[in-house]
Amino acid sequence: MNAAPRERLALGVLARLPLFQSVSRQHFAEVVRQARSLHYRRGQLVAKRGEPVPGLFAVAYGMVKLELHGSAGAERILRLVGPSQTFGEIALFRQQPLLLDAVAVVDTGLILVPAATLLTLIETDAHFARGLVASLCQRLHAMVSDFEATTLHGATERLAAYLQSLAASPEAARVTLPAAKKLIAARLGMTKETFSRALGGLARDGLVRVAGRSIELLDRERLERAVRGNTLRQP
Amino acid sequence: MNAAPRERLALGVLARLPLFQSVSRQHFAEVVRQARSLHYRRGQLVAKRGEPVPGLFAVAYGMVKLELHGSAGAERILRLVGPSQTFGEIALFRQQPLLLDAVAVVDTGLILVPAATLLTLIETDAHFARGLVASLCQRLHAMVSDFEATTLHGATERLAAYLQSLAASPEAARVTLPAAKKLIAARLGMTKETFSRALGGLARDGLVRVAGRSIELLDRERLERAVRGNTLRQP
DNA sequence: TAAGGAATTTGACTCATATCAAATTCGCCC
DNA sequence: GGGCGAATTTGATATGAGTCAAATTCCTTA
Repeated sequence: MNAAPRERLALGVLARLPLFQSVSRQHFAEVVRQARSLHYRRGQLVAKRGEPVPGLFAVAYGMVKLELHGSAGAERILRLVGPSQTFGEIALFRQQPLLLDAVAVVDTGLILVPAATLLTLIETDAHFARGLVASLCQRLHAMVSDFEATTLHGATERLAAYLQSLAASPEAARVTLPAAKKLIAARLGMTKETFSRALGGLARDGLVRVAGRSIELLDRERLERAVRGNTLRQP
Repeated sequence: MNAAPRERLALGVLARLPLFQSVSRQHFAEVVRQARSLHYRRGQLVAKRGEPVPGLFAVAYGMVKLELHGSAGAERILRLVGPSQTFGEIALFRQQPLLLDAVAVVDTGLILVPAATLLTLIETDAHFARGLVASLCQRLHAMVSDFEATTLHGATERLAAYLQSLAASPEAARVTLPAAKKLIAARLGMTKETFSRALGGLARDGLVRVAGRSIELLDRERLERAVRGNTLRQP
C-alpha cells in the first residue's frame, strides 16, 4: 500500500510530459514501473557537479535550480525547473562531467526515470526516439535564445522579455514570479540589485505595477518595445 | 560523369561523421544518395534568420560562422563550423524560427542531407536515433560549457581556455587560430580590441609567443592557471 | 614589387553592471 | 502580535569591457 500511490503519482506526472505523448501504452507502463519517486528538502542537493546523473528527472511538485559556478563564488542559474518540467536529459549520454549543481529550492518531489530505461526505449520505440530528439532540439533552441539574450541584450531588456514570457496569453495582465526575486535575477544573469533597479525602472515608467511577486503588466505594447529597444533607441 | 564524383565527396565527408558511425551500410548508402553538394563563396549566406533550414549541413571544406544578432548591430558568433563538422541539427524539428545567420567565412563546400531523410532514418534505424540523441546531448553540453564561460569567466580566462582547447595534446606547444582574430574574438564573446589586449597580456606575461595566427604556448602550466585564476586570485 | 584595403594593435574615454554597505520591508514562528 | 532573520531596496563607488579614433602591419592583387 505504498507502491500503488507512488505509481499513480509517477503516472500522473509522466503522462503529462510531451516526451511520452507518442509512446505506446505498453512501453509507457514499463517506464512508469521503473520510475522512482524521490523527495528533497529545501536546499538539498539533487545532483552534483562532476558526478553521474542516474537518469531523467521530472518535477512533480516544488522547484529545482540548475546552477553554474564561476571562478569566484559567482553563480548563475541556467534553468529553474518547475512542476511538469524535466531535467537531466543532457546527461543521458554523458561522456563529459556534469557542469552544474541541481538544488531543490523548496521541498520538492521528483520522478526519476533511470537512464537505462530510456536508452532501451529509444531502440524499442521509434516514436519515443523522435519525441526525444524533438525535445532535445527544443531545449537547444531555448538555450540559444537564452544565450543570445544574455550576451546581446541589456538587463532591462532581458527582464521585460522574461515578464512577457511569463504571461500565458497576450492579454493576461497579471503574472506571478515563480520564485524569489534573487533567484529570478540569477536566472536572468544579473545580480539582485540590478534586478531590483531594472524592475523599479519599468514601474517608474508605468509599464508595470509591482506588488511583491505579483506583477501587473500595464502596457504590453511598450513592454514589447522595451524587449527590443535597447538602452539606445533611435528616435 | 558529374554525379559520381559528387557522391564520392559526400561519401567521404559523411562517412567521417560520428553521427553515421553506427548506421547500417544500406541506410548510409541511401543517405549519401539523397545528399546534395553545395558551394558558397566567401561572405555568402547559407541560411538566414527566420527562414526554414532544409536539413543537416556538413562542411566538406572551408568554414561557416553561425552568428547571432543583437538589438544594435552587435554580433556574436555562436559557433565556427569547420571541415567534418555539422550544423543545422537544431532546426530538424523546428517549431521556432531560426535564430541565427549562417555565413560562409571563406569559399566553402557543404553536403546537405535533407531533413526528411533524417526523420525517416530515425524511425528506420534505431542505431542512428541513438547516435543522433548522443550528438545532440554533446552539442547541448558544449553549449552549457560556452554559456558558463561567457557568463562567469573573464575575457582573458576565456581566451586562455580557448588556446588550451586548440592544442590537440597536452604537450603540443604550437597552435594555429582557425580563422581571423576578429572572428575568434566574436566567437569568444569579446571585441577584436579586447581580444588583442588579452592576447597581448598573455604574451607580455610570457605565457605565449604570438606570430600572426600561429601561437606558441610557452607555459601550459600557468596558462592552465589563467583559465581558472580569475582577475581576482586569492593568495 | 608597389598600391590599396583589410586586419590588427594601441590609446583615451565611457558606460552598464557588479560590489559594497546600509536601510527597509516582508514572512513566519513562537 | 511582536520579534528575527531573510529578502529586497537604495545609495555610493569601482571596474571590466565596449566604443571611438588613429596608427601600423599584413596580405593580396595588379
